[in-house]
Amino acid sequence: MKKDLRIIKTEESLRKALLTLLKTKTLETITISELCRLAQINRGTFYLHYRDVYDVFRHYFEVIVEDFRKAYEKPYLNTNFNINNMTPDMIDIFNHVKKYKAFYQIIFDGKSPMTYYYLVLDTIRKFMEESLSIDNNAVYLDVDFDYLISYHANAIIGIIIELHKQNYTTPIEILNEQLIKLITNTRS
Amino acid sequence: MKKDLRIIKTEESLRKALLTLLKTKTLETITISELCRLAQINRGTFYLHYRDVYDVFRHYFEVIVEDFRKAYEKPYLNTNFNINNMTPDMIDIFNHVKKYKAFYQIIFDGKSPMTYYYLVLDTIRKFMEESLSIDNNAVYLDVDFDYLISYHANAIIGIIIELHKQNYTTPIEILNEQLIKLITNTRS
DNA sequence: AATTTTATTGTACAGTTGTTCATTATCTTC
DNA sequence: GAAGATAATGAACAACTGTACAATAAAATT
Repeated sequence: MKKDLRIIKTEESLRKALLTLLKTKTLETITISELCRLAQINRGTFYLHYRDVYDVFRHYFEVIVEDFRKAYEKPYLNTNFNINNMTPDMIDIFNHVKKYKAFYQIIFDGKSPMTYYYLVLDTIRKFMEESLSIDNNAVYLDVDFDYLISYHANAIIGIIIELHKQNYTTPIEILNEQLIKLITNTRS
Repeated sequence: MKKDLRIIKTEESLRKALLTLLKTKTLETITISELCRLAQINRGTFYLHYRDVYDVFRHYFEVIVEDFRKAYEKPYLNTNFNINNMTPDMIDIFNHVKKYKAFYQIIFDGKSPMTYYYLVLDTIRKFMEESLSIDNNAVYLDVDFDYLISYHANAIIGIIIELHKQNYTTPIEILNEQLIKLITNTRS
């Protein structure tokens, strides 16, 4: 059972139109009506695929999060999940974030919904789970697993939020260094 | 120069009406129109005070964040800003969060805008800044101050996010313990 | 208490939203 | 390639949105 070509065409048109509109205006000011006009899609059809404009963006961002996942994965693979052995050159996430700067500016905008944030958080969390289960010389000190992970995973995003606050100006090499120092200082 | 009584009355009516509506429906489904109907405020007047329904909620939440600030402040005052000497009984934030559970469920909802999150984050950040400037036996290991703070401040919210995920069921005593273990493990 | 300043109201308007339904177009499968 | 399935369209609807402006009401100031 293949996916209907019409569906693919419709959704692609909408996403493409969104990207076009984002060049001249902010996400929250884009209406469903103008998106459909540009995409040449009937407005009634829109609701068969997406809930609102944020939902279209989400579909887009999911692809980017997959790229984030790959970037985040790299040091885990390079160290065979002994993340303590990580070196600055293995880190790829800040490269990724800077590459998709235009998107992350939207993700971290005060008006954007939290959903995008959780997409990133869940991605990091997933890797930490694996890492902590595999990494044998980790010491847990009687801390609940879920809280431990959420604590450290969200800390990582703290760095990205700060990068956002600094308007993405901090050099990647500095960020890589900082990350290493921050997380190695974290485990005993 | 005092504040006009009419303004106070209008804004209070709107906030009160919002609280009433929140008992039966979610924030995102509440329209400006029905809010004004209930508050008996002309819809045109609404726009003189708030941008949208989320903005009214924000005004409300600002009061709650002030309470959060006080709760967060407590261990800092009790330890005279030597936060390493903190004990579980000094911690008040999880008490606070559970008390205002109904609000935090909205704050951390995927559909809610990031603004509320940043209100909390900025509050924590402010205290960490003070704490790190005052606390003399802290070792910084050549980490950029802003990144250090954002990292640790956001980590704290990670715990609250996990509490949210657990549907606010984790006992306060456990949370207090976890927090101590997590942050003492963090500084060298 | 009278005057001035400022906020609220009522009305109107064009545009958006979310939904429904019959009709048409297009894809999949046999 | 024909038949059946499914998606897209167009039109219509009531409700909501954001804004404007003149008229009115209610504050603050003197």
